[in-house]
Amino acid sequence: MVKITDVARHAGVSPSTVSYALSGKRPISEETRQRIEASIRELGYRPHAGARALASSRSNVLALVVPLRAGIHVPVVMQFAVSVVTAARRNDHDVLLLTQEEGEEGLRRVADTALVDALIVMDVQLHDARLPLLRALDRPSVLIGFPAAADGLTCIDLDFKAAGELCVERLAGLGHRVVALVGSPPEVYVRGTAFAQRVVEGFTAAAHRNGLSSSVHPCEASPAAARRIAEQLLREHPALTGVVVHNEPVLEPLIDAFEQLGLRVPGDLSVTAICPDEVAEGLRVPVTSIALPSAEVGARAVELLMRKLDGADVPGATLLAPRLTERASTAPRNAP
Amino acid sequence: MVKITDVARHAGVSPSTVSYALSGKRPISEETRQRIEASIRELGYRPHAGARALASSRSNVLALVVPLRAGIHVPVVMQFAVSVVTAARRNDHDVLLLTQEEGEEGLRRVADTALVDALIVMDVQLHDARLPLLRALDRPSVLIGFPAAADGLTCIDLDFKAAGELCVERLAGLGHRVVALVGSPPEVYVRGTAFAQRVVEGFTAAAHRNGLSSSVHPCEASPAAARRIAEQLLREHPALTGVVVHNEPVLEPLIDAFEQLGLRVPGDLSVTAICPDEVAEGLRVPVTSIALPSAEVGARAVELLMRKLDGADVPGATLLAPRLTERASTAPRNAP
DNA sequence: TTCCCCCGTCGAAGCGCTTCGACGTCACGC
DNA sequence: GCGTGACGTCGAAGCGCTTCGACGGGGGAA
Repeated sequence: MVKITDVARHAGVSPSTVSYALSGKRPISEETRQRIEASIRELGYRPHAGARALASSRSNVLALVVPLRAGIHVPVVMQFAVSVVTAARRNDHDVLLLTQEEGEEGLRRVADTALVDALIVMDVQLHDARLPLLRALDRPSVLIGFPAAADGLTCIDLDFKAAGELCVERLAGLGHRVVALVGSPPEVYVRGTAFAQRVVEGFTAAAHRNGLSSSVHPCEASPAAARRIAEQLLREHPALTGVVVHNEPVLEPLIDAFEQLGLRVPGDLSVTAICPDEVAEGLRVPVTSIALPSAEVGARAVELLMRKLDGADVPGATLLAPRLTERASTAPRNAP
Repeated sequence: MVKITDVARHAGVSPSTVSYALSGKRPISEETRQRIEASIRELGYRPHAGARALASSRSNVLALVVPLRAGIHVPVVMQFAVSVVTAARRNDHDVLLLTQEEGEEGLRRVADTALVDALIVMDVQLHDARLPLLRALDRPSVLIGFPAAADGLTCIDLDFKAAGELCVERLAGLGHRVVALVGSPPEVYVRGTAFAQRVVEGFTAAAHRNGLSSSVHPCEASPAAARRIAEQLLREHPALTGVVVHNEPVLEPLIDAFEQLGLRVPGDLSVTAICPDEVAEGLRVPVTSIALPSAEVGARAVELLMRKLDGADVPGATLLAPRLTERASTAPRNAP
């Protein structure tokens, strides 16, 4: 193994000079730097990660905690992980993969052993058991998602309120006057993550702002429940022409139910959804939708962490603007 | 930060004794060990990963290189990654996530900086550019998949030949006498990974062994191609009642085509496939299939690596036995 | 011209751990 | 009864890097 002293000898300088040339933490003359760089290339020198970590108390590794829960859309997680790795590499860091399964103990382990400099935690719950630990840890972290109490934490997520608004704005723009939100299962509003409520807020606010008649309907994640909601909507809101769906598993059965009840999508009914692109695209009628921008979330999360590692202050909350992808499920309202 | 000297002082022993108590590399009296363990708990001691890596030249981290190519089934990759992490943790190791994108440079970097002790490389191609590097690296690796020349490497994968056989055996057991293999696109047999050929070998061997009439049909990954193949099969092999499909994207259109041509699955035609469970389950007619056992591959890959790290010899090739999951697409042949 | 300071470099002191050789003690065999 | 190991523990020497203080030399300000 070639080490820094070998490079130093070869370049005719001291080891510390090589170190400074590499890190840029002290000025080194152009000429000397050139010579050192040449030696490094010639000898094929690579600094030993462990030694570097020990001396500098920086491992240049980030931990990424990925969820395993059922109901998590796997391709989204993967896409996110890849974007984190890519962004980390751009910042000269590597990524250590942890599973939710390891729990708090895993977080504490990698932090306390100084294996990682910072942590990214996905799939944060409203009352996540890891929050106190994350606050107490001596290394920075970024959470994907917003817990109930986010004080002292740095969180990032899609701006679900804006997403709810955007869905409505789109429908309003197409001339729809009566809209409904088919939301997550009731229990999600009670104990899930906060995003469900935020969608409702945005939906309702935008509907009012646009003078639309609107209603909100939590919905179990079953085809039968979808069917029931569809019937109820037609019964109670016969003038309904726009639906926003924030409930992935229900999306397909719901559209099926509407069509069986004689409503064509998008002919009679326009549908927008908040769901992963894969889901929206995989349906018989591809659905106009807003996806969690996983690549952007990953990149931004890493950037936040880098700033924190640099000792900079970062905003506690980062909300990413929703982007709506137009597909086949939306159309202008039929002239009455 | 509490360090080993703190523990030593607290327990009234020397640092080296603490180290030996932890590693078990030298005998320590029961009583002393108890005392040390109590001190560790009381002080909340965690060995510093960097220091440990430097002193022992073992980082206890494995690299996992995941593919990004289009056409890779993401949930399978994820499942695999999770099983690697789980198995690694069981062996007191962590997992560093690398993307294919980083290429050879990435492998070299994590190996040469001693960031990782060993590597797992997914999605190995027949003539993978990384093979020479992997051979030259001073740390052990395990490849998922078999390249053309696997000498000097350790590889693991589903036994695709046995999988081809198993599909045929199953059909033969149900009384089918005329079978066909709808395989991968032609180019895969030329430059892809070796598994496509092995399926053909197994398919053919088992068909002969069972005295079946059989034929093999490479197939482009398009619905049109599927349709063409279906028509061709009916024309050329009117007595056909069993089909093995080794071509994920074609599976659904092929079954559709058969049904449009008047053949019910499984009434008139039994279908078995080699594809991920998610794909097999997601079809209108859930398909009896053999999946790549990703969880098992992950666990076994880690075990192989552990043995290599221990200096033990391991087999160059590990073939995992296929397991066929019975679903709705297979039935006994109709009495003629 | 003199003083000061900054630039570029060096030497040495760790960072926290593992590991090797050494040493005292005790039990056992002859 | 003494030699001989094995056992249990210690001390010290690194592992390869970063970083701090120091120092010589040169340029600008006074």
